[in-house]
Amino acid sequence: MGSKFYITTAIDYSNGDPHLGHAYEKIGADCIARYRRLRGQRVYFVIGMDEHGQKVAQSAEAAGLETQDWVDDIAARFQSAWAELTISHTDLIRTTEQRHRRTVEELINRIDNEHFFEGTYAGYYCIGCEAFKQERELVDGHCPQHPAREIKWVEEPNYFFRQSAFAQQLLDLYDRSPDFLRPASKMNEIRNVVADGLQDISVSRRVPWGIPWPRDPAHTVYVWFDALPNYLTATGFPEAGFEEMWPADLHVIGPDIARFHAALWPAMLMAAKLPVPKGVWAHGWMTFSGSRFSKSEGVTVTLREAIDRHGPDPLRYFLLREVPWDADGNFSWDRFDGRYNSELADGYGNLASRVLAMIERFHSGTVPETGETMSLDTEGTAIIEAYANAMDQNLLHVGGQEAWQLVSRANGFVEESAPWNLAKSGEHDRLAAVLAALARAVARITIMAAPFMPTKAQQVWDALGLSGAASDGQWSFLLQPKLGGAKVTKGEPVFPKISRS
RNA sequence: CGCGGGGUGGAGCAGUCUGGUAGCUCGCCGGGCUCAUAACCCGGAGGUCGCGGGUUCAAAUCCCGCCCCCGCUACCA
Repeated sequence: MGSKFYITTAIDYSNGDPHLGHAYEKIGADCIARYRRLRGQRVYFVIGMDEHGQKVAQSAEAAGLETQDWVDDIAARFQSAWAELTISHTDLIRTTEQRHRRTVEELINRIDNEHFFEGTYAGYYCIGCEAFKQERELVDGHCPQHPAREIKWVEEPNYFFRQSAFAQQLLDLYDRSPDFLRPASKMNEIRNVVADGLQDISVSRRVPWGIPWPRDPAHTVYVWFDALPNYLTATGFPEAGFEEMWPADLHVIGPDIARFHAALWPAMLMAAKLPVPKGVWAHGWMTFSGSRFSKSEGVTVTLREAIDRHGPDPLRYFLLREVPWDADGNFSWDRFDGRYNSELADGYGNLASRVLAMIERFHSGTVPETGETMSLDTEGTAIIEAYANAMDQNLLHVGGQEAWQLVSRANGFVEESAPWNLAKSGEHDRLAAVLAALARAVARITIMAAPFMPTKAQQVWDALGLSGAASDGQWSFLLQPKLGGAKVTKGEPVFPKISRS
C-alpha cells in the first residue's frame, strides 16, 4: 500500500441543488478516503464544480443574476451540503477558478497540434440537454427530454481532438491494467466501445461562458476538455511538485460518464505525455422505489428530507450498505428505517449501551486491565481481516457487512458469558476478562465504522473513555486494542430507536 | 438488430465457474434471558431457484430454445 492516495469525484454541474445521487458519490468517496487515512495513508480527496457551459449562462440569466454570482451561489449550496455530510475533501476545484484555467491552457498547449484539427460540427441541437441529437431521437421535432424547448439546426466550425488515434494505446492500457475501470462489467463495455473504433470528438464551442481556446480565442473549451483536467488542477499542475499527487489513484464517477474517464481522459493525457490515472471506479446507480429518480414524474427525494430522517451519519451508513458500491441499488424509506432500527439502534447502538452499562454497573465504570485473549478477540481479528480485504478493493458495502458481523458476535458473546451471573457468583477475574473483551470489540467496531459514520463513531469512542480520534492512523490500535483503565460514560443512546408506522 | 448484466421463500442478496442436504440479512411466529435503546440469544414457518425441452443415477448449477427487466450503442454531467 503506497503512502499517498489521491481520490476524486466527478465535478458537479452548476445547474441546480445537490441531490441524493450527488451525495451518494461523495459519501462513497469519503468512506474510501477515510479508510485510507485509517490505514495511515496521506490522502488527497478532491471534489469540484463544473461551472461553464451555455446552460449555466442561460440559467443565470433566467434568474436575473450575473453568471459568476449564480455559480458562486450554487457552489455555496453544494459546499454546505458536503459540510453537513462531513465530506472530508482536501480541495474543491471550481472550473471558473484562475488556477483551473491555467491548467487547461497548459494541458492543451502540451498536446501537439497534430492531435487537433478544424472541423465543422452540424446537427440538431437541444439547448436543454446542451447536446446534439440524432434525428431519430427527436419526437415531433422536439427533444424528448425537453419537449417545450426548441430544437435548432446548428452548424459550427470548431476544433476536434483525434481520439481515434489512441484506440490501440487504450487497449494496451486495458490489457496491462485489467482493473483500470471497475467494476469489470463496465470495463468490458468500454473495451468493446474502444475496440469498435473511437470517433474524434469536438472540443471547442463558440459560446462566451468558458475558457478561451489557447490557440484561437474565438472559441471556448468545450465540456470534457474543460471538466476532466480539474483532476490535474488540484495537483498544482503545471507547477513543479504536481507529481506528488499525480497520477490519481482513483477517479470515482457515475456509470454514465465511464467512457469519458476510461477512454477520452487517458487519451488526452497520453497526447499530452502525462501519466494516466491508476484507476476509475464507476459506482452503482440509485433508483427510488424501483423507478429512476425523475423530477417530471415526481419520483424524487430531496437531500434535505433524506438527511432529516435520521441525521447525516445514518444516511451515510444506509446509502453505503444499501446501494452496493459496484452495482445498482434502490432507495426506499421503508428500508432506510428498517436498517436504521435493526443495524444501528438495535445492533451497534444497543451493543454499545449494554457493554457500557455493564462496565459501569459491574466494574465501577472502568474498563478492566487484563491481557487475557478471549474467543471474541480471535473472532474480531478474523473479521478485521475480511473487512480490510473488502475495503482494500473498495467494496464498501461488504466492508460494512463484515464490521457488523462483530456486532453479532459480541452480542452472542454476551449471552454465552452472561456477565450478570458472573457478578452474582463473584467470579471477578472471569467477569473482568469478559468485560474487557467486550470493550475491545466495541472499540474495534467503532474504528471500522468510522469511515462510514465519523461523527457517531467518535461519540462511541468518547463514551468508551478513549482519547484522540477513532479514525486516522488507528489501524494498529484496531489490531491490538488496549483500553484497560479507560473511564466509560454511558450517556444517551447514540441511535435512538424510532417507532415505525 | 448488436454487446453486457440480471430474473432464487414477503423484501434485499449469496450459491451457478469446480452438478449431489437451497444459504444469509430483514420481516413474521414461538421460546429463553434480564446487562441493554420492548433491545439481545435460541428455535420455527415460508421457495415450482423466470418458462419449456435436453444431458445425467442426480441440475439453481451443464446444453438448446423462449419470455421479462436493466445498462451501453458515440460528442447525452
